[in-house]
Amino acid sequence: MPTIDEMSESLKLLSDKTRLTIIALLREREMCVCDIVDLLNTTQPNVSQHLKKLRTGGLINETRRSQWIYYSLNVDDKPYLKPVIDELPSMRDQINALKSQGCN
Amino acid sequence: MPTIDEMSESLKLLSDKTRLTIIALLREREMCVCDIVDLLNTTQPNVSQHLKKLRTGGLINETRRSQWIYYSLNVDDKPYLKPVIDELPSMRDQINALKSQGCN
DNA sequence: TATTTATATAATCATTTACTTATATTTAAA
DNA sequence: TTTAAATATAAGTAAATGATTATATAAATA
Repeated sequence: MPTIDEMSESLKLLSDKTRLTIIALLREREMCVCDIVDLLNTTQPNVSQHLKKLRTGGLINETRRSQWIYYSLNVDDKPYLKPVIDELPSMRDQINALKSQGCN
Repeated sequence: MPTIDEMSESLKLLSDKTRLTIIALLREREMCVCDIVDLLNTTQPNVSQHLKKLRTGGLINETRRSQWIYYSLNVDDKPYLKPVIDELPSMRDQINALKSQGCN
């Protein structure tokens, strides 16, 4: 049972539009930073900083594969967030439009 | 189906500790401002301003009964928030400790 | 009708936050 | 072993945010 502080911290992470969009993207599949940068309308450092917050807050996992760092959702320990994430609009179309399906 | 913007706005309202505590209180029962002020460790204007945000954001209802204004949860149109609210720690003990059960 | 009680609003301030630009780091490849 | 690509970090800035203090409004009561 999470405390109010823990819950508000998770909710704050989800309350930013950019981060919430990243979560919506990662719901479809894991992604490297450059995928996310391509899909979002912002800069690479901005994405990196948001990913760091999500990672520190425990909402996503990070794993390096050669030069790419892949991020994936990690919310199984916060079941109360599942319906929120499930309700996010689908990003499938945007993801499918990703040139060459994966960074370079 | 809410947009990312709508969802992030609702989540931002829930992401503040004071507001999240107010939501936890209102989950037990409707309350007037002075009840909430008594239960929270902050000032009346601060509570009023948070209530205004929650009201404007559509998460609570307001109804005046003579000199008191009662606030109550209004989240039935956002079912994805229900598990979040259900997960909030119980405030029953604090509410029961409220001197004389209702303001004055 | 003057006073008290409940609540809202306004103004101000300090902190936090998201973003940008510039630079560093790490890995792969030429 | 230099270069390029992917990502992170740092520094700076503007805007948003939460809290406080002071004041206004509205309803009830003396």
